[in-house]
Amino acid sequence: MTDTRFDPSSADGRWQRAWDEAGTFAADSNSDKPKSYILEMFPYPSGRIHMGHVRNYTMGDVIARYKKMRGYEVLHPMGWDAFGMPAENAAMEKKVHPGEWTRSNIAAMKAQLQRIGFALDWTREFATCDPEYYGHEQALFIDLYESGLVYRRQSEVNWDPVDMTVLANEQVIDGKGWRSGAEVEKRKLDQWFLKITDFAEDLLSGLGDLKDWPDKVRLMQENWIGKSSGLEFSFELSNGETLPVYTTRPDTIFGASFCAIAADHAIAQGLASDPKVVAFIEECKKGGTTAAELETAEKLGFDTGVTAKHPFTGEPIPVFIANFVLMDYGTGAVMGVPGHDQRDFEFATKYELPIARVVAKDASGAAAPMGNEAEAGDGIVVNSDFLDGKPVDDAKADVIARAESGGWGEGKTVWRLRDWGVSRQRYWGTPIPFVHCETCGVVPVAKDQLPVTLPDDIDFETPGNPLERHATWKHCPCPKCGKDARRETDTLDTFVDSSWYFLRFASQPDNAPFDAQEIAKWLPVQHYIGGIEHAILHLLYARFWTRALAHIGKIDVAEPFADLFTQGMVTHETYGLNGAWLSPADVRIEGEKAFAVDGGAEVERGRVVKMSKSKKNVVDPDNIIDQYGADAVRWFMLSDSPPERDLPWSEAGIEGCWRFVQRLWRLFDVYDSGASGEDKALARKAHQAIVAVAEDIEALGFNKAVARIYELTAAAEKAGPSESRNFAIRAILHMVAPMMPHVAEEVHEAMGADGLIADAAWPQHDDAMLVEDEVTIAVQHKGKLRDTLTAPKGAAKEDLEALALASEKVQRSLDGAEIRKVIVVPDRLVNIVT
RNA sequence: GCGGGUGUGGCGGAAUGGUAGACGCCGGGGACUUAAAAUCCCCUGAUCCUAUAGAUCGUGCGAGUUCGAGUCUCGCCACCCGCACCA
Repeated sequence: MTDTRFDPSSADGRWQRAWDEAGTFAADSNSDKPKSYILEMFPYPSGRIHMGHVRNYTMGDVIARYKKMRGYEVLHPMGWDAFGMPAENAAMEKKVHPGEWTRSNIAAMKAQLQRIGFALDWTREFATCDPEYYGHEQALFIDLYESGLVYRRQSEVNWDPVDMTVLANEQVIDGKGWRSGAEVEKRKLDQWFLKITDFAEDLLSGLGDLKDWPDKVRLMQENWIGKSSGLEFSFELSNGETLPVYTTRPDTIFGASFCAIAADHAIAQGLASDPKVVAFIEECKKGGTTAAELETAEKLGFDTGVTAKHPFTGEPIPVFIANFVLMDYGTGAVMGVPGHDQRDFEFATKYELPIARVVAKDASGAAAPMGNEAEAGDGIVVNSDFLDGKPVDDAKADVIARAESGGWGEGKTVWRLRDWGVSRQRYWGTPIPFVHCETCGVVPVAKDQLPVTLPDDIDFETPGNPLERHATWKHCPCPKCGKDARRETDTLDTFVDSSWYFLRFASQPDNAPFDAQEIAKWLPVQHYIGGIEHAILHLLYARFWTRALAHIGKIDVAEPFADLFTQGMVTHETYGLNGAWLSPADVRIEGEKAFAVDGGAEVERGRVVKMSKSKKNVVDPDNIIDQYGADAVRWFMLSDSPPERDLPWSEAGIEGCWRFVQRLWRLFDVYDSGASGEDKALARKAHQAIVAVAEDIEALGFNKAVARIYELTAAAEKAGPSESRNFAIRAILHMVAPMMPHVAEEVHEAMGADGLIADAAWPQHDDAMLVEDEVTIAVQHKGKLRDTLTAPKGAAKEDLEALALASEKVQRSLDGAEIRKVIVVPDRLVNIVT
């Protein structure tokens, strides 16, 4: 018996050390057990763990610990996505080396994660900025180069002329560099690309097999890959040139009343001797790219005076330069069919071009007037010569067939997906392992010379890429001819680092990136958990790398992540005072109102939004753990909100979790190892909970599992001593062990049980105990509940009906009315229809 | 504009077409205590009411299917997210 309280400040650390010393969570790839690889998206070492991390890793941790209890050999690793721009920004602002900054952040965040008691195999930890890791990445990059999946070409970048650096699109704000504020220029640079488009079809069709991915993510990837099929064909122009266009609606070709080309199309550029053309092209470039601007942007065109000859009718149609045509999709030119494309409709309306109907609901609709918008839907082709009367799909096939046999066009599939540009003109990334030689050209670094490491003595005082500026680093002999040559100074996009890290976790030999046979033991990842913000890029790139590596025979894995789960954000109320934000720590809540701790002024309670530094609505996990310990925070992360939805943090909520931690501790008080006798109702509840909680955890329905554990706990507390109650208490303890492992170990030990509960098996249930022998029957009349009655399970329909009609309440409701029908659902209800 | 999602008490949320609101939080009342903390017990959707009983309403709105709809169908509304002049 005890009257003490559970003290996480001593217990948490004690159990964490116990797991560590026993190597409880080290994954053994040689184990005979079935394998389960549980992975959460590894963090960027920004400096502090935030609540979003805690939620993410708690979910993964519960699954990992649960799987272990279920007899799996579990791989649950952790590492650091350690390259990236924030480290360079810190170097510039705080004058620290990016490596030092990153290393100290990793140390701090690792300590934070360890305080939460995650069941991680730290022996496999690495950071992507470890030369060992990025050296293997360089080797893989060279392998991909040698199999033709890497190439170089000129590509446009956003160039900040003041910082002398390349900017990502999101660093360009209103056409200006985010840091310097300078007008951003477009520059053409030789850049490295990965041929992801080679796998477009496969990446798309592979989505169909990812049954355990959210539909939303699959759809987003599908749209991103953007497959469309149609006809590419050429118009003959009046100036003797030809104009290739691409259309997904060849069936509407008889409705074409103009052609439109992009401002940077070669034909438009060719007309640049005309100052009016130059002025118009300039005008097109000015248009903003924000959603709102595009929405309202007017369709603008410039009639070039050139005409195109319609391939079937031979009629001349005008060629415009237009601001709504994109150079980098299709051929940068389109045929305009105003009747059946909304953009073309707006354009034709503005420039008074003919709007013909070539598709109608049925063949009799040929003469129906057009409305005030384009009709983009299906139908029957009309006013189109030999296509008349054909359904749209047949007409498409017909036109493509004629174009192909006539030699003026061909059916073509066009993808939105572009090849992946991986060059970054930055320091803090994986050096691209190539050398530029005047004689030999671009030459890969010899594998035995890897890794190509980053120099440490760098200077962030002057703008530009530090690798480019470094006194000696880029000078090296050519690996092929030995003459003086120049090292590549671009580094790889950090998305490359995160495209194969899950392979390195599963297998990390010294002399190779990974071992295919080890990989085969663990992959695919059984549960991959992370934020929805990675729905497209990271997940697509990781799928691509997996395919590319399989393609060159390095691994035999089709898809890296069998089951993907995207968790919601952790949110918090916001507090505003005089136009500034206040942090929750500086606010006192009294009933409906909130006041500033400092000065006492009333504070406006704002919306509940994602925790962010800018809104100051952040709660630091470390402070919470200091106050309540790891288990309360973990329990909070799992309670209440379904994991895919946002979780609103609240002081009251964590208090409630803390109370429950103590309730669990006190269960030990009522555990009486000498008690005997059966409490069938409680035993039944316990057996039912064992099954239900397991199902909930497997479906990631943690909030439901939590509710069931609360219910059983309340029942066990109320019950008198019995062996059944002891069973229930042991069951509770084992069921919460994956969620609140510290208090579970503590109680487990206090009850005198052997070993660690972390090593224990999931409690056994008895099927016979799942079945109730009495059920509650609802009795309805006129669609409303009139009475409930208790009946033995499996009672005959007639008996239930008789029982229902015997009810006084039912009789009162019936009030002598004639019974037309009685519906009896066994073990559930009786519905009387009058 | 296109695509997707969500809508249930004061709040977070439960609910194989079958007792709506499990469980948690907040709130109210009480016990224990010199007092507090901690803990325990009871109440807690709304309205009506002759008030330990009973009735009516109630899952964004409007229809429909059904003996029975939060759940299925159709039509709206609101909010959130993603993509975006992709031909």
